[in-house]
Amino acid sequence: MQQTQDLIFKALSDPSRRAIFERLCRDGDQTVRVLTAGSGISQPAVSKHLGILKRAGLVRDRPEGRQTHYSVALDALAPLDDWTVRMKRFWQGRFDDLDDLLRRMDQ
Amino acid sequence: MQQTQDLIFKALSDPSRRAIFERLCRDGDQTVRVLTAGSGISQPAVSKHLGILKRAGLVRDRPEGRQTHYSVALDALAPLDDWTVRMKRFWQGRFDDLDDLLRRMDQ
DNA sequence: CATTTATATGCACAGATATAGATGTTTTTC
DNA sequence: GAAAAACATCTATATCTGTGCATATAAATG
Repeated sequence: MQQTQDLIFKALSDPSRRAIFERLCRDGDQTVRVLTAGSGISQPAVSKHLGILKRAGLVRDRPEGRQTHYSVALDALAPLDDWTVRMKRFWQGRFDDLDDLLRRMDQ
Repeated sequence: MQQTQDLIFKALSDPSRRAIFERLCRDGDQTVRVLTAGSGISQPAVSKHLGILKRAGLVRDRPEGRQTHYSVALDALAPLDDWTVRMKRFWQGRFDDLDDLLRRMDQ
């Protein structure tokens, strides 16, 4: 489980990969060739980034003849949401501790 | 702005840093010495990780005499939430496009 | 069947980075 | 004021990683 989060955070920590992911979110299903076009990096680099995004469960590939289509996986960001929700729950739980609250006030 | 997101994703892409951040969420305000204790890594490493978390706006430091207290910054994860919300908005927007929906159905 | 096209993989290399160890700085303590 | 404690910074190193280039694979095209 935290293995998954590690893969997701690592995958999204690279600007090129976030750009690819954002583009797939905006424009939907795209081939590697099209993704390579406006990326400014080489096709092999794009393929490798897509492989990392896929291993993190963020995108899906759909081979179709000699070209491969990629798209955002269903509930791709669910583990990310789970993590942030858990952190915020921890954080809010701290407010039960008055000392900690007061400690935060005078920052 | 995407500079901020880059710093946040990079900061959280390291397991040691996520562990430190999670611990600050759970246990609240902590000194470097205490954070070093159960971390399994050296004190300089912890300080450096804290510096990276701080530069990403995720934690705050509060010097107090010869020791420094660290705590989770207010709205630390807000930029992360903003990003995921934006992505999901893009993604959901795709459902207006019937072709894309059908394309997703037969995965 | 040879050629072109689309994608993935192997190799090499430069740059980033996580860590340990040593050292510096500031503050407390004796 | 000397010693100890807490933390940050510097240096060195080993590892990871993003990229380009070359190449392999697989499919469409002629």
